[in-house]
Amino acid sequence: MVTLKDIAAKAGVSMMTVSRALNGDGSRVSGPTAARIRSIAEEMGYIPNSSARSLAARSSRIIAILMRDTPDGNPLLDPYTSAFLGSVVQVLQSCGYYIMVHFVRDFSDITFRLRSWSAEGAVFLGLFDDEIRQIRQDNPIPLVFTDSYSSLRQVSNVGIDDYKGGCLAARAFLDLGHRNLAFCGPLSGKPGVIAQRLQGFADTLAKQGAILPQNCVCSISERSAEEILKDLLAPSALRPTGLFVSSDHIAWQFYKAAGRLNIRIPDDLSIAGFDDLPLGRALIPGLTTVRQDIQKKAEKTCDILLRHIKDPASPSETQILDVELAERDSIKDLRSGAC
Amino acid sequence: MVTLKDIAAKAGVSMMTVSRALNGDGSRVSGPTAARIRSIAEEMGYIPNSSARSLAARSSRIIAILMRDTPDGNPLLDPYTSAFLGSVVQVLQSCGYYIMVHFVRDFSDITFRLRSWSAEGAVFLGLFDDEIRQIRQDNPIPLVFTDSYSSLRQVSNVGIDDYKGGCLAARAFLDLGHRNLAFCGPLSGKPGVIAQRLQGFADTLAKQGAILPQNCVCSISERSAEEILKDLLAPSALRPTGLFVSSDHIAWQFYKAAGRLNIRIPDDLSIAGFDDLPLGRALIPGLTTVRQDIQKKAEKTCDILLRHIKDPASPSETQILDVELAERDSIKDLRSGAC
DNA sequence: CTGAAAGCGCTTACAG
DNA sequence: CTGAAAGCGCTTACAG
Repeated sequence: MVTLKDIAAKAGVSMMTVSRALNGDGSRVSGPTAARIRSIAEEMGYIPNSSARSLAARSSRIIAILMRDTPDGNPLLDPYTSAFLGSVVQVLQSCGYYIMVHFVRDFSDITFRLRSWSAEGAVFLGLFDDEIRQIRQDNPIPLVFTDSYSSLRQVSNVGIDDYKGGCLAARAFLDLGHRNLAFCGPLSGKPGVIAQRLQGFADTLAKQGAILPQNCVCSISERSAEEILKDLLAPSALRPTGLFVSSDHIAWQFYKAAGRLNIRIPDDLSIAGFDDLPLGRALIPGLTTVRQDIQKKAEKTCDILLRHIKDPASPSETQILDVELAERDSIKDLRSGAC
Repeated sequence: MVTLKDIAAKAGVSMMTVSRALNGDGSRVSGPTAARIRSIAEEMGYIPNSSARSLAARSSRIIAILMRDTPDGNPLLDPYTSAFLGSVVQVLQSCGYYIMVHFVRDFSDITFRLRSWSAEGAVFLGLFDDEIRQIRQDNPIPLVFTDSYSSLRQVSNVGIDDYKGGCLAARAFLDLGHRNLAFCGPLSGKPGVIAQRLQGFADTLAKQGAILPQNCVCSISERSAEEILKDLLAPSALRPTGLFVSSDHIAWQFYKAAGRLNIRIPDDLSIAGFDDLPLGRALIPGLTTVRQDIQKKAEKTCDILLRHIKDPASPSETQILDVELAERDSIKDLRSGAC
């Protein structure tokens, strides 16, 4: 293995001169010397030892990406997460950082992994709201959370307007004449993206006098899509005509369940989703859904992180991106006169 | 930051004793001392410095995952890749390794990234066949390639039986009475998974006297699915009734193109895919496809890598996993008498 | 512009 | 079972 020392010996200079020449600190080495050293380094196939540099300089150039470890081995990288991850990795890498990916269980796991490698920054994918205070407190490095609804200030966060997304979904149903509706998502009782989407949906419906009965707000964590569909469509005066689902991924499960139960979409039940993944576009009928720009979210996340690394004193920043409705064919037009 | 030195001072022992106690080298420290040291370390919130350990011990516990950087910003993590990646990361992490993810351009990029962090092993996702010899030669650490068709020996590789997959697709069409067929995939002219799938398909068709004309073997890299469909379905004596596509992801593009062109699947054209992704199951009609077990592939990949890390002398290993047909509804039954 | 010294936090290898 | 010394490959901080 070629080291600075080897190059120094061959060039007849000290290690320090080699270090300076190679690290582009142009102003502190004479031009010709630097050029000579660089050519020797290249010729010898020198590759700097990042561990040594990290140890000596206290700068690892490592950025950690943290995801919740799902103990049940559930979809570790759903389409939404992987699209976001891919973009983030590419941007950060193009800025000269190395990316470590961690599945983490709890707060102490996070601290251990960040500190052990002296990560210079971290991006949190998904829900860490419960522990966000302690994470922030124990890790004095730039951190960017995504989709967080923590009330904590001094935390950088990139998210979308989930509440508005819920409103858009409600309006999509209302505009086509729906009055009795249902909602389904992984309800946890905690504040977060799902709760916001539901809230926006419910508020908009209420304002228009449409109905979202308590028993039509379903948690997919407890029951299967099939069970929920059966309950929802049981004969009743309040039988919903439309169902808003908190993600395209889950909407897909309802499509499949509907197929098995011989329920036609949108004739027997209209559906709207959230995310606008390719998956949703592939469904038939095309899934009407709330679109978020994952690519842009990834770029914003990197922007904020990199700015904080460059200038640790810069204030924490929250960016909430807009959402819009992607209208397709999964909501039936119930207006009289329409067809 | 708490270091071994701090703990040593507090415990009244040398750094070495602390190091041994903490690294579980149980046999070399007296039980009570070790216990006392461990409790002090815990209480002080000690977190080992991985860079320092890596430098001193020449063991980084880092495993690199390498993917091709697509300069055009194409799908960086398609559904297939991300499913595989997620599984690999989880397994390796549960074995105590840290995962670095790299998008790489060429061979020298690979060597640089592996050596700079003293990676103990690497997994290559996708096509690196061209440079596999030089990669292997320059990096004397355990490497596992996936889906490689390099002729090089001494290389560990985990793949699937792509040729058989092509045969299965052909038989699926033949069994339902199809005689004129077409193929589409990202043809590159190089050997690899796509070429094998095509070969198995073509060979099986030829054996049965079915037809796969040269102009019905299409490369999706050059033309859009829509253009290809138009050409394929132009009136002709040899107009194909079935199309085998090299991945579910691309099959989806044909579904969309067919929708725009008012071509009904499978009535106007039957389609078969490859991978068996959730996406394909969501399509209507359900996509008949060749199934590969991505989870198992990921596990095998980790098995081989970890074995080589434990025992560098163990021989390189190639694992070819089986594939099977997932029959759904995208191939029309053309047999006389059937309906 | 260049260099000698000290040190980053840990482990290996050798003594006892 | 325990420890003092040397060193991993690099950079910081101080001299010249």
